[in-house]
Amino acid sequence: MNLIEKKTLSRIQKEKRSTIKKAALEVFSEYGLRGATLDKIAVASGLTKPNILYYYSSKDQIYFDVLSGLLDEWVAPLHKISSDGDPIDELLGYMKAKLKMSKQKPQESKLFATEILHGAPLTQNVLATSLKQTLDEKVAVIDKWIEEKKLEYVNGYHLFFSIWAMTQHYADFDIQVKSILNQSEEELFDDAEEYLTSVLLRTLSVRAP
Amino acid sequence: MNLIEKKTLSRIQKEKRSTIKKAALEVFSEYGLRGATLDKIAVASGLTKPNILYYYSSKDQIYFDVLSGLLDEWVAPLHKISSDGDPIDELLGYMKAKLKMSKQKPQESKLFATEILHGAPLTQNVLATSLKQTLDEKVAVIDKWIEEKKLEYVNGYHLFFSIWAMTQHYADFDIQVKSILNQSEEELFDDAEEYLTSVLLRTLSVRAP
DNA sequence: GAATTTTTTGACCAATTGGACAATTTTTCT
DNA sequence: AGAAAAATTGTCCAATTGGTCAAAAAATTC
Repeated sequence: MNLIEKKTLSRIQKEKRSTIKKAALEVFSEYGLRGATLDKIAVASGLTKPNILYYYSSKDQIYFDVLSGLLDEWVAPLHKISSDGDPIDELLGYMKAKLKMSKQKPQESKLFATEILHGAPLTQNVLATSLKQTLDEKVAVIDKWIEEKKLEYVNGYHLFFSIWAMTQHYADFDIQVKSILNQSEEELFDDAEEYLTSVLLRTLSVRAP
Repeated sequence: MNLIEKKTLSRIQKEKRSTIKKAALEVFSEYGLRGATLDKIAVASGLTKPNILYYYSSKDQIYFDVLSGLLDEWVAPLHKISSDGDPIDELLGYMKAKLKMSKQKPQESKLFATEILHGAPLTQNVLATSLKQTLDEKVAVIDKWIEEKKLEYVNGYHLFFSIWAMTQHYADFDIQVKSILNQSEEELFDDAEEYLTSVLLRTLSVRAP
């Protein structure tokens, strides 16, 4: 049977593909695309190498499937920013959602980080089209809020870059952070949220003229 | 001759090692430790593979030498923060120095990023000892400044994390940034500096009680 | 429950990779 | 210039890697 042409996957196919993707995420996020090997994915998934290749035609295919399966989820919080809400609340909420993802999905964060760091061979297209378009819209919302004096002036694009950078830093560079702060994960992220909240509040709050 | 035991390297040795390190930086920063190959480094350096192995005993040795050669330079700006200076000036200066490094040495930034991202196999020790110690000192300076009402209260550690994150983001994720902003490198970094300056000013400036 | 399809696996292969080594060339020293 | 030391390279090797394939095992269908 040709897995590519068939539209409805059987129970076994769904399960095994899911198992493989989960194991692949572990391995890819730790070693990157090139550092990951099919053997490592095989061990992590408890399957044999040829069995993995029965469900995916190549290592690159697995990587592609894992990455594209996560893309939507990764950009989702951005879509939730509503132009109708309170500007500060919306942006604080966005930051908190991103920080929560860093805490709960560090592997996914590292996967995207290495992907982009090494030239975004697979996602460059998405970045330049769909992500850019969404971000353009949200920056327009921010500009509108600034116009309405609901936010202090900021460069919207760089505001988003800095939110991404600051929140993802806790996932991507967790080793560095944890070797400097000897705290529990809970304390660390609580402090991070408090810090980032105050930075955003001070940056965005409208000042008296 | 044993390259390890001899203390003074000849002219040729210095030159070739430097050539190799330069090429290795290119390759390692683009592909990571595991993705980089001796063949790629050989091509990039214009030397043959056995010739490279005449100067370095292994690929890992090259990586180690490149990385440790850059460590001091990388942490240097932190040491320049003076407790005698004006707090805002010192911290703005630090941010600008880090941003400048992102602009002028993106390869180095990416090298450290992948190293830490993949578990800091080589630098974890340095991070947990020398970097931590330096950072502890600088955070103490910040706490003192806060005590003296020269800075608004901030969590010093997270302040540094966020400066690292925001500035290095422009080097490490340059592909993402550039696929969203269609600007020249000059414009981009000018805007980034302006944005980061305003964020830090708003975050750190003491407010009227 | 026999036939058919799907799934699993052991054995294998070719390409790439890090690295060894002996032979040759170049440089240095006297 | 000639000897000694250093530098360079072509050739080779063993391990790892992504991937193939035919045969066996398991699941599904009739």
